[in-house]
Amino acid sequence: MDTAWLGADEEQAWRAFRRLLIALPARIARDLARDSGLSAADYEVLSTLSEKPDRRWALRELAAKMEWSRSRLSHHAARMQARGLIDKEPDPQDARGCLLHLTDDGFAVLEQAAPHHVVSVRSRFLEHVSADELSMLREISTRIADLPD
Amino acid sequence: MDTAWLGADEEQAWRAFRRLLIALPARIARDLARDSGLSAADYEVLSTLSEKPDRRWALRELAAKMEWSRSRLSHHAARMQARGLIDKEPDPQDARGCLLHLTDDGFAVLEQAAPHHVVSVRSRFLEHVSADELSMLREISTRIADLPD
DNA sequence: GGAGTTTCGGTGACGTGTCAACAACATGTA
DNA sequence: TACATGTTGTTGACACGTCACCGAAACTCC
Repeated sequence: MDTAWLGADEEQAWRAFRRLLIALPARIARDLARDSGLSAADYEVLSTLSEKPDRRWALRELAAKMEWSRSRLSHHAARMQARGLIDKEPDPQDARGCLLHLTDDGFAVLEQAAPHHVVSVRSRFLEHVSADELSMLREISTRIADLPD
Repeated sequence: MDTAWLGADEEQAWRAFRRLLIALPARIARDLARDSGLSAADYEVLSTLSEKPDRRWALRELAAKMEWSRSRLSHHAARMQARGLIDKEPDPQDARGCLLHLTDDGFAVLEQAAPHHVVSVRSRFLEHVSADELSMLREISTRIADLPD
């Protein structure tokens, strides 16, 4: 239907790109689940938490950093807490808030997962893109993602 | 190079590209829901069904064409049938199968949705990519998506 | 023809993400 | 101080996708 309104080149490029938008994240997520029992969302939470020296982050700040809704992170943090990957603590700066804290178990899982994940990203994506293509991809990605919502 | 880790260039490019992988489909899906009350999945089913002259497609064939699981399409088709967008008919060729049929209502919804969707894809994506970049994107996308699963 | 295998669509359970609503708390203003 | 307004995290309802599994039908090979 949209064929009538897009040129043939645009149509084919959009179809191919849309296929990549679906297939690439799915493949990497499948590798991650198989290798480490983590979802892509789990991995993002764990790796972002690990960036802070004390492995602690206020929920609202973590949500903003990952561009998640607070609701989504609240749901997901509850599930990750039940699995022992993270803890919840009251925020001493703000009685409404809470701090999410990467547990030792969570950190261990992340350390086990990371090298496999890197191999996955390499074999599924980076190995098949030249340095020039990669820098072009980065530029285009930033340009489009930075557009207003 | 130590393939267990990412270099700085790779890291930044992967971060930027991953941000696009999340943001672009989300924005286009939001436009579609706002303009036409359809999800991206709805639109894909409707537009693929409309490609056949009789607007009919066996469930397994439609699932294969869209690279969906049969289970996913079965669930989704049930919801779309409840909304009157599609019908289900027994397959005369195979008593196990069923045909999905785009209703007149479904076709009308698709015809209303299509132009808005094209505007969305243009304004969110195509307008911000040159012809050279687009053809490179298409080539890279095809190369990576065509890799074995 | 008949036994074993494969493929078909459907189902229930589960994890997930969105949305609207909420209570608790913080902040700004008079 | 007191009141209005905004923010924080949580919750419940719902839509969605995956997985394991099922019965029915088709296919294979003897």
